[in-house]
Amino acid sequence: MMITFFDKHICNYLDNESGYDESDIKLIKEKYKTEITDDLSKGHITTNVGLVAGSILEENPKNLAKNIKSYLISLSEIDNIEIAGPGFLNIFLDRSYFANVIDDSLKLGRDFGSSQNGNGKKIQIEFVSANPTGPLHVGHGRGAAFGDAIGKILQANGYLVSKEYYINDAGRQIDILTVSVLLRLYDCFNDKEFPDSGYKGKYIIEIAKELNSEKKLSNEEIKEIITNLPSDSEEEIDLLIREFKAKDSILWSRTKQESLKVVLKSIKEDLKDFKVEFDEWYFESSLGTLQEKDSKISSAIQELQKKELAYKKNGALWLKTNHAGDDKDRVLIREDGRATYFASDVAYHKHKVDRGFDKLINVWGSDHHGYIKRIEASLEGLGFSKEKLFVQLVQFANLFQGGKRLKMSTRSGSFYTLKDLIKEIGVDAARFYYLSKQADQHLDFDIDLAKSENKENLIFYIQYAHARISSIQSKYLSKNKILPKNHLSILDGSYLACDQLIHESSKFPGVVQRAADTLQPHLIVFYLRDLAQMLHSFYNDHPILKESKENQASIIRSLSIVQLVISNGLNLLGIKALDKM
RNA sequence: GCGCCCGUAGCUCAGCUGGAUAGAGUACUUGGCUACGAACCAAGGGGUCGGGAGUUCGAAUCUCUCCGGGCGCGCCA
Repeated sequence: MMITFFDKHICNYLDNESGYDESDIKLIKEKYKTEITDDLSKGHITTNVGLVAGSILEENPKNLAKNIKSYLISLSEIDNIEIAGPGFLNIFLDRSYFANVIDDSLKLGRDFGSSQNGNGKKIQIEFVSANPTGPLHVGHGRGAAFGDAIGKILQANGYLVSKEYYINDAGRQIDILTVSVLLRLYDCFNDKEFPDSGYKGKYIIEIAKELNSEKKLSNEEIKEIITNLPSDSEEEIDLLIREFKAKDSILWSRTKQESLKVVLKSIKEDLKDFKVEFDEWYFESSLGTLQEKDSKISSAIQELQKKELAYKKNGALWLKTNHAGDDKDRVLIREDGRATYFASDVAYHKHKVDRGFDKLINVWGSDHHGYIKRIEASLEGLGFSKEKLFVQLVQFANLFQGGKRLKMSTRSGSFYTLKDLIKEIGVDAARFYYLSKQADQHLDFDIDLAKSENKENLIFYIQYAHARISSIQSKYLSKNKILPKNHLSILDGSYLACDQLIHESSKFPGVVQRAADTLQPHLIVFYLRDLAQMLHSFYNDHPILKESKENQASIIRSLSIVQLVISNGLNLLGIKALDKM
């Protein structure tokens, strides 16, 4: 790639020709940037090395730029260098090197945009990890699309990625699920009598039907249980759990198992339909219990105790997290001896590190941001660097339809499911819009927009660009046997109209790189929009098939790069490019 | 009260590891099909980048402060 080529020469100049202090050179090298220009009027490649050096050495940047220019100008790769603005060096490539982009990218094909910068480092991405207590809703969809996309992007950058779903199958949520299903199994009261603390969604009724269990309790016994419940919903649900467990423990555990199985199956199906695949499904229950001496959860806690980071207070076991910037210490084991969710999570994260990942990425709903510090504290407490963990927060998505915001309530069971969304607008549009904004910002998801067929709908606009290229290729093929193998009129500079398209396409690997470094798939979205815009504009202005044979070949080859970039770019977002629409 | 995120054109948003005139879409006013997909393209007006201060040759971008909005602060998960 030309940028690294020039960086090498610039560093060469700094080291051997400039006569600057070694420490200054080091600073300059750290700070300066070489980039592809946003516009051909600024040449092909630009660097601010003169400006950076000027500020560090307190000298006139333009003079420094001139020196560097005279060093570089003799390179055969360079046609011209302009010193512009306050001291930028704008490099105009020799035509044949500029045209190289075409051969290079087309040769790489599907690999164009990929790199080995990740160097095979092992990264684990944990995402979705929704409680297996009901179907995935549109909020989970955003995390799913995001986690999957950064997985693909990191993979394309040479990382070894493992995608994992953590299943909270051990906590109280599952008990609540079980109670809810059991109540529906004993279908002897109406909806209004259904306890507030249970899950009311229709899917609970479905599970109860599928269970087909023998009922051991009489309707009277059930009625007795649900009358005179405490008014506090927490106490209510706890009481229900105790009652059901006590009255029929076999039915309880069977129902629990079956409910989990059914819910998990539907979650897996939804994700599969959404084209999100996981390498690992990690059960919280596999961490074991506190009663087992050498379970993962026990040994994690023992280690923290040994290091005197966990201490007893008021009958509970607390973890010191203050040192890591958390505002207070956190409970690991409750007064009544049960472990908290946090304790499981500590053990889980310890096990993640133990599995040898170089980097852990957690994709969490932004409502969990208060949780980050304590997990970091626990990792440090266990002797790991907190830098190993990166938590990417994902904000909620608000759905809009007909200009109105769709209200969602998980409690009452009336929510827009991911399945519904996919049915409504399709997988590709859904993934695209989830990814069209930075993850940690609120997203207004307009269902009508995602279905519309005009340029306001970006996914449509981008796909249209791809389809147009496919279409012109087949027109070309109807008169020619194969797609062109060369682009002579671009090479000799007699046809320049495609330059901007080629130039823009050449930015793609850099965009992918930045998307990986910053974990921001939306950079790809906006880049593709700009590229598509350029394509449409070109297409509109140039009657391609009326051009000379040489020009046609050059154009078709240039468009093929654009097509390749759109296809590869969408692919990184988990979307398939269309040849027809 | 403390913590995190956000505030850019009327509206929806890019741009934020500091860089060359702040960009799209939409809306509004216009123009372009006897051309390969007009599902498109082009032109025009529209901005104290929430306010203020600081760092810098240079700030939408970094720091501080204030204002406004969202979220989180459990021996819940």
